[in-house]
Amino acid sequence: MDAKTQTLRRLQLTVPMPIKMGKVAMSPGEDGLIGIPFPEHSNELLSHLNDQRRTGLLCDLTLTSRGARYPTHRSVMAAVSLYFRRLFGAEVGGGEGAGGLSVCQLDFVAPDALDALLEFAYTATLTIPSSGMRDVLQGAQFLGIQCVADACRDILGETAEVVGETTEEQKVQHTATRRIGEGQSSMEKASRRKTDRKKVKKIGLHHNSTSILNPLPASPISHTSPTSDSLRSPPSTQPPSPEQEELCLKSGQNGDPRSIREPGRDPTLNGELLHWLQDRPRIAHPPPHVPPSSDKLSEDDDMEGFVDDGMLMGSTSIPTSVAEQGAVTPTVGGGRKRKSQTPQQCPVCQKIIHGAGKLPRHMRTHTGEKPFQCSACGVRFTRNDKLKIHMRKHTGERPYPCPHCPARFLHSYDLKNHLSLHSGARPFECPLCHKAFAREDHLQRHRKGHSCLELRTRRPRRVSELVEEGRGDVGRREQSNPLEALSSQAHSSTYLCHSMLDGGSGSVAGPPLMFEGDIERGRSLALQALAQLGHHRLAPYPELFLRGLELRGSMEAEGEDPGGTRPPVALRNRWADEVEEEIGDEEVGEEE
DNA sequence: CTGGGGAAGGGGCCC
DNA sequence: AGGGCCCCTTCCCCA
Repeated sequence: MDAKTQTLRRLQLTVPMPIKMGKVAMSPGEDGLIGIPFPEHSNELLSHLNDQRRTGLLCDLTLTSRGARYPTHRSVMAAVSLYFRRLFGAEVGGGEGAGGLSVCQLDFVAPDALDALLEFAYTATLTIPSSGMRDVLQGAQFLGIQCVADACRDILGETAEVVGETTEEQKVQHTATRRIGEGQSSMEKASRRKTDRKKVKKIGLHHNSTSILNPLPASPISHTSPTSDSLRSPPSTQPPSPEQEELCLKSGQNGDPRSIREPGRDPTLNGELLHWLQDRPRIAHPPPHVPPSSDKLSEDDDMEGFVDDGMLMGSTSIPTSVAEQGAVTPTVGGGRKRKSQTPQQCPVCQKIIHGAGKLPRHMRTHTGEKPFQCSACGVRFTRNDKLKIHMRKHTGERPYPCPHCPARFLHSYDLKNHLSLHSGARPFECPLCHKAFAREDHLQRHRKGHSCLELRTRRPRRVSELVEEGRGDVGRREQSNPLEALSSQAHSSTYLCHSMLDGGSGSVAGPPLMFEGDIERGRSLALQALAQLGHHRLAPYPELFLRGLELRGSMEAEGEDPGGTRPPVALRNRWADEVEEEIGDEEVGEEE
């Protein structure tokens, strides 16, 4: 099993599905492996590790500084410190020589500074008196804890000259060499090995040629780097200020030698997402069936088709961003040259994210990071624009006044909703009970519920009627997407499911949907359409959803779409049209 | 159940 | 390319 697969396995939870994983045509994130993020995991993990550190449990490394002793964990130190990463990484590469190491003397780091750095390592919070800032900066530089060093520099008003890895690595390398020369501990003796030193040298060269040139975009994703997010504070601790976090954001990836780390030997605790992202270009293979017009994959329908086209989570075909597929040929091997492309595919949920720089923002929805904190009430947000809007609550700013009344609103869309009250417009009508709503989401809520089942006194109307009568946004949307029209009919899912899927003939209250003789025909078409619907589209309609799942599986088992190469949108639209026609024909007959 | 407010997340535009 | 800003949709919560 390669590192990529291992990473995937760590990232994803294999959920038993009615349709087995063997169905290679299953789309990632839908029928195969499902990535279920546990945003609190990192916090809990870190909290437990900190508890272990405090109680000395499982501590396999003791750091000493001028007489003070700090029990700690090698894995944590390797995760947070470039110095230890190099030290241990070299040993790992050369065997299990580090097993017996237990004490590392760090007299060149002031005890208070070392204590603060350890606290940072285990809580993601750096607590230091301003007087000790320089010691911490020095210690962070020595130990290769880049984001701390940057933060200290920023506070001290120093510019981080070429904070690149060159500077830090040279320092770290120099430090390690110096320590080795001093022969102060068995650990350093272990790292004195020729191969280790070679490795350190190689690391530096490699970095100079790659990572510096292609840093990851500064984003909260970088929080998952060993020196920042993976070590975020547990909920009980004081979170770092937004300023600190922003500093870490901009520097979190610095000093990280991931580019040369051996697969499967990643010493970080839980920076899997980032590593996975970074590793992708190295291990990415072209997906089996990448539609040439992949730049149009923004639409959900297209996305469905895309994922249907052989993108299999957990297989060797790692989901690659669409742009990468089309425009970027990742340099295999040492090249981690990967700049953010647009659109990009989320490695967790496989969603295509449009817009430059939007993927990090999206990733925060998985990591649960909320780097932007309100200075007034402490509430944290994933996005600064949300924080900005939130601040209006404190400032009292309500920039969207209603022209018809004194009401003012925080959001433009609130005003929009409000205006519909004045106009009395209720453009969103339930196709079943004809109840009209001013807001689309209210109509959706109404449709998802069963609030109007009892009011069902007449047949569901044909799509064309819905389109004409709705004539609001809904109408346009449904017209633009026949599937939506079909889906809207799913509000009367009892009708569809009972009448079509089960071949029922109006057993439900109300007039029959079809004539008996045509039930099978309509049923067949409806089944086909359902089977092609994206599962999320059917999610609001559990009955349809389950049926669609079942049908999809059976159809694929029957080889109707063995390669997943069908044109999903066109075909589905056609089927939806056919279903609509069928229903329309039935109604004509009924009316006659 | 409905109306309304607000939060969350995505996309477009622009710098 | 990254990020800020804005708009939009969807969802949740509460009265």
